[in-house]
Amino acid sequence: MDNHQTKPDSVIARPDADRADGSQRAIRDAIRDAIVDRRLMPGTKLTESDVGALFQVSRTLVRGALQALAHEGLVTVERNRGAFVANPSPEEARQIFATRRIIEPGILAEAACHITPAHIRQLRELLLDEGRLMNERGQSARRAEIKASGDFHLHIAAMTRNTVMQRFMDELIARSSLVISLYGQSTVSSCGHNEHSDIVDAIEAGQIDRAGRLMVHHIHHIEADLDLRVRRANELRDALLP
Amino acid sequence: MDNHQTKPDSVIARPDADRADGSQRAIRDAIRDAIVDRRLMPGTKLTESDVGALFQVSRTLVRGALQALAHEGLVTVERNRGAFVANPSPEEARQIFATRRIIEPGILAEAACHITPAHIRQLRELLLDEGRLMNERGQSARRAEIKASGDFHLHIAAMTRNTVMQRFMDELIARSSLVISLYGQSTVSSCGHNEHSDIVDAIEAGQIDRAGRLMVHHIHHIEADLDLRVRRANELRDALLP
DNA sequence: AATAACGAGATTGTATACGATCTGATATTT
DNA sequence: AAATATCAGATCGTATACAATCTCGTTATT
Repeated sequence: MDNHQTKPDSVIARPDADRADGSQRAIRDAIRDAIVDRRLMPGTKLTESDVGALFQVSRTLVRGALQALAHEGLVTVERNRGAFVANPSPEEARQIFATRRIIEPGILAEAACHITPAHIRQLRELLLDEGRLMNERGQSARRAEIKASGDFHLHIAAMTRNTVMQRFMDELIARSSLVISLYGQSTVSSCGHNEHSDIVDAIEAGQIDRAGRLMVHHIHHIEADLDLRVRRANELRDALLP
Repeated sequence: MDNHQTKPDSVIARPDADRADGSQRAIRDAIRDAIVDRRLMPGTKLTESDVGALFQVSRTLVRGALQALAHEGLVTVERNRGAFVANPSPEEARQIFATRRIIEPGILAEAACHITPAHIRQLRELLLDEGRLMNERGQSARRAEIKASGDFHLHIAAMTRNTVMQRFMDELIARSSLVISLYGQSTVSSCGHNEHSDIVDAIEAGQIDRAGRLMVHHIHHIEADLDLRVRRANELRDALLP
């Protein structure tokens, strides 16, 4: 059995994550993880009563969680119709990767200022995990691979020690995962790993500009591996109704 | 009388802004505007009942609006204590501007691809308004000036036609306005206008790299004009209590 | 007099209630 | 038979209710 369940917490513990409460946050994180992990297909209706029954809470908390996820772009809410797992359009997918190409090289440069050998070691360990997952087969390994791939980018963002930037990246990586699981062609997916490795090499060698260029190319390759020409079937409703 | 009230809508009408409803959105926008306009001082308690009474709605909608604002970083919510107008620390202020220095040159480059003479004209008009406000005196003119200065950056972001990026910039500009009103020294503030003009000149001349460098310097200057050494008095509570 | 304990009022957290809107199926009409 | 009208069930939007927690002034204690 291939049970690679990644922990529901973020790569770097968020400053407000240690706070008490947790009921609404728990629901939000659970749904987010389910979306990013493809356990909830895009377009799936998220009925408040159902989710509430599942978590044994009232609709009040569920609504809060869904609104928060809508703010992150992982959920779409339509007035008087309810909340659905987001179904990003090809155009939206392009914008997400365009945004990443704009900010990730800058993040790299900023991270380079604060980087230590321990950080490099940390990244290398991540790459090892990624490599292991790549050689495995199965749905679960695929999910874990997508998540691990995103974690690489999040770890670099965390090195900037800039929590504002980190929040943006959290959102971008989560939405990227959603897009990849929507438009990704199951055939190719392993090209990313070597590129990650090359980026770490460049960072370690102090060649920040080169690392930035590699990063831009890498993000380009991720996008190129998608099939953004066709829309998925469950967008039919959106496509036909104005 | 110097009544420069800018419209509560954003620079570019958001795609979801035309949707119906509006009650919760209206509250959120009203509070956001009040915060950015300095009509609500940082640290001010936002009691749900009071806000609800003000808008003649129940606490339910107010809570939703406050949670959304918390997500944007303009409001801080403490469990069992309530919501307060955010009181960004100097460190947070630095992170906000660091983030802007990372992404705004990229935005400029991206915007340059889609730019038209009409856009340039639009920016020049904005600069004229800015100049008018700069020469006026009074609290209201100051507010309008801060807002107009932010609008310049938002307009450039809007030219990218990238709504993901636009949302990030919306948040960054709003938080910047809050920071400026908190830590800004009332003496200097007029230097920004000429820099805006220089940036437009560089864009028009097709010198995108130069425009990007000017933008980075400009953001640096904005940050340099702040006094981030001391914390404001109304942070006393936060400073003393753990 | 300083400090600790207490309690009333205020405020938040969550659940529930109820009217409004949507959805899908059945009945009705042409 | 096709298209429209109608209606019940489900779901959402908002208000209200009640318990848990906090705030802060008052009182009791050392």
